Formats: sequence, structure tokens, C-alpha cells
Amino acid sequence: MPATPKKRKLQNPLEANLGYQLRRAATHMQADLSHRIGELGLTMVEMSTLLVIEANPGVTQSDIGRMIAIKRANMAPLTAGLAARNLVVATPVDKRSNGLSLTSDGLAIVAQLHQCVAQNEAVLFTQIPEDQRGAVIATVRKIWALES
Amino acid sequence: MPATPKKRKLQNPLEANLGYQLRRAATHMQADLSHRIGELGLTMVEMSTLLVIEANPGVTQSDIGRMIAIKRANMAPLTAGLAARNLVVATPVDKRSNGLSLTSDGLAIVAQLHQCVAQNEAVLFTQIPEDQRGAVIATVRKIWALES
DNA sequence: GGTTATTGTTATGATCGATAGCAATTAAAT
DNA sequence: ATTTAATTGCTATCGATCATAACAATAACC
Repeated sequence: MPATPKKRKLQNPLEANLGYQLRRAATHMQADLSHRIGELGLTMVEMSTLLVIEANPGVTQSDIGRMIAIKRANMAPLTAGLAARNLVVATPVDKRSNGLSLTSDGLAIVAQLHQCVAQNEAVLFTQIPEDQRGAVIATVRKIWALES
Repeated sequence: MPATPKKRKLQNPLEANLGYQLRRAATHMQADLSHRIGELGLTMVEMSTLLVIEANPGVTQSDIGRMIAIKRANMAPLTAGLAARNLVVATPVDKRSNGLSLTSDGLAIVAQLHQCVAQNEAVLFTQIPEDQRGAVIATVRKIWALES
């Protein structure tokens, strides 16, 4: 046998690293979902925003940003874009805050979004037994949501 | 009780979404680790690169990129920066490929990197029972590494 | 009433990853 | 062996994303 084989198999020292695995898995799922909703003309943050508005009609920009970790400054052009496409409407709740809700177009898009999300999870969750999926989500959640 | 409470608690519709949870968890762990190795003057990709070189002395840039999902074009300035800091050396294996290995400085840094990684996982893994941690990593890995 | 905090907004900068193209070299094909 | 194809390292550049700072208007607080 050769003492120093010329073509040894490369081994990845990060394999046992949780952070690495999380990053690869998140990137992989995001790429798949991003491609699906891209065909609806939406980005990931736009999707998240629409879903939050659906679940909380009348929510303000700043609240959305706090919930899904998007800076207030970056919410402005985001909601403006959604409003320009007639997916959301802003009705003043204050003299400075706007409550956002979905239009009928927005509701239609959101219905398709739910399908995209479901397909995304269906495809990439196949390797995990169905009765364990809830536990996986709960476990991963514990990593970042230490409170609550 | 009020029929339409003015200040209902906002609810996040993405909570049950695996992709969302993965992204938040990955971001959280990365922020922690990034801060730790930042004090060594290194970025995340630089860390990953050094660890791969440590595990595979003589590996080429392109191979590293393929392993940890970094484009060939972005590997060039990366390795150049590591070489400029005398952390790695490139010895030609071809007339076009260079085999990378760690210098003594590089070895010293890598030792500290291992500590950072260990501390990172220790802190953020506390919520997960020790006997389950390996299973969690293996499960998350299945999501992106569908083939072996 | 006066101070402090929050909202929406604009402008701007830093970072990062992706793409395209190039010259040189190696591997494959016939 | 000679042509063809693929790979490597590299530069330049584009775009998306995210963060910071500042501002006027408004709301909340004491």
C-alpha cells in the first residue's frame, strides 16, 4: 500500500459543527424557496412581510421589522414596493403610523405563497420521519429563541 | 371581554416554518462565533478555510471552494489575504494549482479557532440535552446533504 | 409643559456573493 | 498526436442585502 497516497479523499472538518450544518441547511432551503416564490415575482423578505401582515392585519412597519429582524430603514422601500403592486394597503392608525393589510391581490398571492412554503418543506423534509418534524423545529428554535 | 382588543399580541406565522427557524438559528450562532473569531482578526470564511487546510494539507483553492460552498472567484482574494498574513503557504503541485498548508502562525491561530468553535457550541447548545446533540447535527445535515 | 422615545423616511456605506471573462494549463477525444 | 474540452487561478464588476446616520413629525412619558 502507498505510504502517501496522491489522491486522498478530502475530509470536511466542519461536518460535526452545528453552526456550519445550520448554515448549509438554511442556505439550501432558502435557495429552493427563493426559486419557488421568485416565479411569483417576490423575494424572501417580501414573502415574510406578506405572511406577517396576513396573520396580523393592521400591523405597522416597525412591528413587522422587529418580528422578523428587518431594520426599520429597510422596511420603507419594501412596503412601498408591495403597495405599488397593490398587494397591501396602508390605513393610518396614527398621524405617523400606518396599519398594513392585504388587498384582494395580496390575499391571492399569499394563498400561492402558502403552497410554495408547503412544497418547500415537503421536498426538503423528506429525509426526516414525519413524527419527528415538529421536534426538529422546536429544537432548532431553542437555539435562537432562548427567552419565551 | 372586548370583542376586538386594540392591542392584540402579534403572532409570527413563520414560527412553524423550518426554513425560517433554520435561518434564525444559523444567524444567531454565526453572530456569536463571528464575534469570537473577530477578536482574532478573522472572518467566518477565513476560519472555515483555515480549518479545511488544517484537515487537508496541500488542498487546492478550488477544492476548498467546492467543499464549503465558496465560489472559485472569491477564493482568490481570500487565500491571498491569508498568505499575506503568513497564515498559509502555497506550494505548487501543478503549473497552475497550488497546494495550501498552514504555517506555524497558521497552526497557532487554528488552535485558538478550535476553542472559539467549542465555546460557541457550548453556549448555544445548552438548551439541548447532551445525548441528543449528535442526532440534531445529523438531522440538520440531512436537509442539505441529500446524497451521502 | 417639557423631555424623551418612536415612526416613517432618505441617503449612504459596507459587505458579501454571483457572474462573466481571460490566459494558462491539464485532461479527454478521436 | 493533435485537436477539443475542461479546469485553475485571477480580475473586474454587478447586485442584493444589511447597517448607520440623520431628519421632521408625532406620540408617550413625567
